[in-house]
Amino acid sequence: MDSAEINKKKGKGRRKIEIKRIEEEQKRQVCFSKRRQGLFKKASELSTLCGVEVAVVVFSPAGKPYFFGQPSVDHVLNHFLNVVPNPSNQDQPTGESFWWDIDLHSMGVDELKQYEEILAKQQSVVTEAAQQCYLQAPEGAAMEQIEALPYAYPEVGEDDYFLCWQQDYDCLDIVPI
Amino acid sequence: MDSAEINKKKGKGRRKIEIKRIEEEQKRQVCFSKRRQGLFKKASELSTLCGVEVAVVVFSPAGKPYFFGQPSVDHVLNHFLNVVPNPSNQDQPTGESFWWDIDLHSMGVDELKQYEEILAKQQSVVTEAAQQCYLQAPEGAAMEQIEALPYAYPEVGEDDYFLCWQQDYDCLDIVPI
DNA sequence: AATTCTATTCTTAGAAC
DNA sequence: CGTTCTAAGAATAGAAT
Repeated sequence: MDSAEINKKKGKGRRKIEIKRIEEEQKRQVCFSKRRQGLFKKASELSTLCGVEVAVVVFSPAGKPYFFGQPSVDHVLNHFLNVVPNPSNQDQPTGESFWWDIDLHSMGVDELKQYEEILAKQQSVVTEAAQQCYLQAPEGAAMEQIEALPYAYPEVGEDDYFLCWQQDYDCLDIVPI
Repeated sequence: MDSAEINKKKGKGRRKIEIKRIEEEQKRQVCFSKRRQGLFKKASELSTLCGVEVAVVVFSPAGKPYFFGQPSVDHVLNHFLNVVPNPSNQDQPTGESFWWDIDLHSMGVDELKQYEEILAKQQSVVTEAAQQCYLQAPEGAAMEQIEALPYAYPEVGEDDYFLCWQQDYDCLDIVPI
């Protein structure tokens, strides 16, 4: 009996699995570990091959965040500037005054830690806004497909779009213009 | 000659490729389209199989955003609250006053569109912070591996961590506590 | 820009450490 | 938690639509 046969008897080799929640904790953990790596690798390859920016955030079952991102790192602080709308300018009719004028150098550990929480929450915002898009973007075209495919319509594929508060649904949405 | 042989002559079938930027535009576009779908599918499967939150953001070469996210959508607006530090409370010594008290209902299209840009920029923030972590987390352990593997150490794998301004490097970093 | 077809390459389930 | 081994299963390059 050669090694291939032995391995076969031992049960090695990939088995087809259904894409649904893995209930056994140990098994789920191993799967998470492997597939998270696979996802990051795919993201990295996409970024390198096509020269595009990619960000992936995964929260483990324990809430532990795993990140992957690829634009080259230049000056992160610049990205903190002119990002958040300034409420003290609300009197002014223009909606163009955005800012994020925070001095990271002067912040203590506690404040910096809160910034870390901000990032995590911002991720949730984007994640859920995207999910909202995923649910509402199809324009009623193929709701059956949405139910059939867990990842159907995950994209914002319109030429232009904007964030919009959908009063009918009491939720935020990304809709094409 | 059977169809398999014909296909072989035609050049069908996957070829091994080097993971580096694809220069031919047409080819790169096709690769982007296919691999983006693959990435979203992998993200979806990871989320379903392991019951975890996953967010993926890809900016196409033209700057068009493609999103995928999977926590179930509840109330996105809640995630906008208590997220950003309030500068008008800077006098107060506590660093705990965070807010994001913006009334989306009262905003016009232009302002909402700016919000859309905020989300995109926030993505860059997380992306680059994560990248910073990727570059600095290894604690000098295996810099060779980082150079060898394009996706080495993409994770924030410590038990706890915080955002920190690294004066020596003049950049933001995520470091374990 | 997205899809189809298919041979080939790549990923990963299961078992064990 | 992470990794290793290996074969079965899945993803995809290239060409064409």
